[in-house]
Amino acid sequence: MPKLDESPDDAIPEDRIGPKVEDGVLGNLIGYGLKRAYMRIHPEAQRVLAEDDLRVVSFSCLSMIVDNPGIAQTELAAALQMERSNLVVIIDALEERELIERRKVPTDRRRFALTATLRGRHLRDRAAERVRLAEEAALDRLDDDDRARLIAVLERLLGAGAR
Amino acid sequence: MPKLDESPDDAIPEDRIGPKVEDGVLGNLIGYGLKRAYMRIHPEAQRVLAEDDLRVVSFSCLSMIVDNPGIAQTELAAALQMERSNLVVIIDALEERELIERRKVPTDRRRFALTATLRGRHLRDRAAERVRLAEEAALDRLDDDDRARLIAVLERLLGAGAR
DNA sequence: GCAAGATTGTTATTGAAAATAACCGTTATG
DNA sequence: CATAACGGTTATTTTCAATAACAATCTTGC
Repeated sequence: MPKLDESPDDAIPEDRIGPKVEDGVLGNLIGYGLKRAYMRIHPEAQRVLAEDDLRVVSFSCLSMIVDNPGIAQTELAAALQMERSNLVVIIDALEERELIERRKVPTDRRRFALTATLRGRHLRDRAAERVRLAEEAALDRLDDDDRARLIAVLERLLGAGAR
Repeated sequence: MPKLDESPDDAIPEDRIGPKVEDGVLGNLIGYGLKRAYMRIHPEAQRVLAEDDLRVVSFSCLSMIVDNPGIAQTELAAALQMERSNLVVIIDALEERELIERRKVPTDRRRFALTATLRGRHLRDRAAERVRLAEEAALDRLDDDDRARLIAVLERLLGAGAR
């Protein structure tokens, strides 16, 4: 039988003072944690890349092209999981700044072979190092072991087959 | 002295056939891995939540309200790192569906105390379980150890002080 | 006690990014 | 050889985050 003086389930606790907000169920969801972790890093990466007039997405494109010389736009879009139509303006900007080139490929006159220029490769290297440092700072709560663990787990999750 | 028959640094390798795209430098950046991992989970979570006419953000709001009865909109916005102006329409929709309530708080007539209804709490519980299952499926490449490690690292990174 | 400033929820507006559709030239396929 | 599929492009739409301004209320410093 129900207790007397029972409080309804949706009662507001007395101690509801101050901003001690609990994650609760949400905190046990990995997707939530991943997003929060990413949100910690993203603004910092954005900040350091802006010094080179790069956004995260254009840096990603540049970096992919450096590491995959000759890649086609469709391949690049698939690798970065974006629409190839939205890729065009980004490639345009990178080419404008002479960080990459669109080369005609003789065997298939539809596609372009994307390659990075020397400037592009150097900029990528410098920017990547800065991003790495920014990440390190943003993740200063993790010791080296944790960071290594995180990288390893992410690699196992994502590596070997893009899906 | 330079070799004869030297190929320029930006040459396109012969084996550039098939979609074997390499992450390269990008793959060593944690932010990139976090985003990719999140991108693996997000669409699945979106899919299962859509069955209850919820989006990820509205589910997050509902869940937060369930776990923090009496929370104010500004607090909620801060906790979820979004603008309180953008929160309004989401709260409106949840209230419309009678999943939550805006209660007037007598001590401060500016703010509302957000509470979940019984329906809201039940829906949250069901939806959360479905999201959990969807995450498990999306992360099937990780064994239990890896999953535990990932959760633990994320918890250390994010827990104890929102910053 | 009161004026000035800060806070809460709200609306409207803006801006940027992602998704969709259609098109042209080219290549692959039956 | 006709038709379909593909790669790049453009234009358009949809979606989402960010900004500004406002009324009502509360807090503060004097």
